Amino acid sequence: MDAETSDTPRAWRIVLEHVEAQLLEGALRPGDRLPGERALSAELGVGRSSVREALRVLEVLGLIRTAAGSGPNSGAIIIATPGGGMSALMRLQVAASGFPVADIVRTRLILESSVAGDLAEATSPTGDAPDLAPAELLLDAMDSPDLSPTEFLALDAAFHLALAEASGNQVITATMAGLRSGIEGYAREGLAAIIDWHATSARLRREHRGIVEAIHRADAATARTRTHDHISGYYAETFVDTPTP
Amino acid sequence: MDAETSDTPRAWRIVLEHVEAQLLEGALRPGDRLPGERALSAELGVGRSSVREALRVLEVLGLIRTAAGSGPNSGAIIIATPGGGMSALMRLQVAASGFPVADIVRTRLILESSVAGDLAEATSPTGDAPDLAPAELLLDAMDSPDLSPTEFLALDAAFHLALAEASGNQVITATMAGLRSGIEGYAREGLAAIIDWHATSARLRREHRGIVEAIHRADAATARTRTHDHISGYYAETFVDTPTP
DNA sequence: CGTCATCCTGTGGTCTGACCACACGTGCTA
DNA sequence: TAGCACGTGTGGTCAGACCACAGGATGACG
Repeated sequence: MDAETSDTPRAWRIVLEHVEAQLLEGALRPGDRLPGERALSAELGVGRSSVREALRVLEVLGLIRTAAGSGPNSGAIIIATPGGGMSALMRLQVAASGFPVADIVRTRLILESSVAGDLAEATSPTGDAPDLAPAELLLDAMDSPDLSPTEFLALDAAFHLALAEASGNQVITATMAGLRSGIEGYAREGLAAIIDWHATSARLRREHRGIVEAIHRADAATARTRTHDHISGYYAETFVDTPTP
Repeated sequence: MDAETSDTPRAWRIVLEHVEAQLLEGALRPGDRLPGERALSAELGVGRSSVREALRVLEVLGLIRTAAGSGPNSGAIIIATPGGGMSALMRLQVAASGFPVADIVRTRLILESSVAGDLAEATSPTGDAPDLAPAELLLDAMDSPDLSPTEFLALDAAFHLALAEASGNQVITATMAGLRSGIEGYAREGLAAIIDWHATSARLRREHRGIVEAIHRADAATARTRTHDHISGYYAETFVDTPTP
C-alpha cells in the first residue's frame, strides 16, 4: 500500500484523468456531484491529498465548485464556467512574462472585430437579431456623469464582454474574459496616462454607441472597423508602445 | 496554530497569490527556482499540503515545472509554457460541455484566418517576411505517401500551429494549441466519416500549399479566404453539423 | 595524484491520521 | 405543532512519516 510510484507516476493525475474520462463518457454531467474526497481516494487507490490536488486543479480551471457542510449543495459539483479558469491562466501567464501584453491586445483586436462583424451579419431586417439589450444597458450606465475612471473601466469591460456573449460563442466569451483580466492591471495603470479623462470617456461612449449602431444597421464592415479603431485607439492612448496592425 | 480558518479562507490561495505577486514585482522570473515546499510552508504559515495544492495548479497552468532530486534542476522552476495550460483547460471544458465544439471551430476559423492574413500582410516584396520554413517543412513531411490518417492529422495540427508561431503572437499560438486539443478527440472520430481518405488528404495538401502560396505572394485577402475555406471545408466533411458562418 | 564507488543530503511525491468549521437532517422537547 | 439542539458527513487544513530520486561530498582504491 505504498505510493506505488513504480508503475504510476503522479497520483493526482490519475484522479484528473478519471474525472475527465467520466465527463467524456457522460457519467458526469454539469450539476452532478462528485463522490466525496474520501470515497474517491478509496475508489482510485490514492491518498486523499492527491485527490485534493486534482480537485484543486479542477476548481481553478472552473470545472467544479466545492462547498463544505452537508446537503445537496455540498461537496464538489460539476460546473462549466470557463471564464474563471481562462482568467486565472491569462493573468498568471502575463505575470510570468509568458504572454506579452501586446499580443493580448492584438488578439482582442482580432476577436472583438470579428464578433462585432458577426453580430452585424446576424442582424436581419426582418427582426431576427442577436440580443444587444444587456450591452446597451451597460452603455446607459456608462452615461452616468459621476463615474470614477475605475468604475467606467469596469463597465467598459462588461460592455465588451456583453457583445461577446451576444454572439453566443462561449469560447470567445471566455477567451475575451481571460484576455481582459490578463491586462487588467495594465489597464488600471494606463488610466494615469490619459490626459483629459472627460474627453476620453466621452469619445469612448460615442464609439461604443457607434459600434452598436453599425450592428443594428447590419453593417458588418463598419462594425468591424469601428471596433478595431475603438480598441486600438484606446490602447494607443494608454500604452505608448501599442501595436496597430 | 490551527488552520486559522476564521480570517483567511483557502490557504492554498494565499500561496497562489504570493507567487503571483512575486511574479508581478519581478522577484520571480522565468528560470528562477521557487523555495522548497517546506520552506514556502513555513514562510507563509500554511501547511505543506496547501502549498502543494497551489503548486499543482501552477504546474497544470504551465507556470512551473517540478522535478525531484537535488541539484540545479530540481524543485519548482518558473517556466512560461501557456500551451499546456490552455490545452488542459480547453480539453476539460469540452469534456464538461462548457465549450461546444462548434464554438471552438468558429474560433479557430476566426483566429487562423486572421493569422494567415497577417502573415501575408507582413510579407513585403523586399524580402522582409515571416519565417514560414518550419511550416513548409511540415508540408513536405505530409507529402509522404505512407502516412496513416492519424499521423497525417498530427502533422496537419503541427502545420497550423507553425503558422500561428510564425505570426509571433504567443497568445494566439497558445490559444490555437488549446483549441486544437479541445477537439482532438472529435477530430479522431471524424476520420471515420471521411469516405475517400486518399482524395481528402490530397485536397488538404493542395489547400495547405495554396495558403502558403498566398502568404508568399502577400495576398492577404486570398490567404484569409483560403484558410477559412480550408478549415470549414474540412469540418463540413467530418462533422455533419459544422457551422460555416 | 586521479578516478571511481559510496554515502549523505535535500528535493518532490505520497500516504495516513487527526482535527476544525460548516450545513444539513433528524429527532427531541416544550 | 413549532422550535431548537444534536449528530453526521462534507470540505479545509495541518502535522508527521515514509519513499524514490538526483546530485554533491566523501572516501577508498588504483
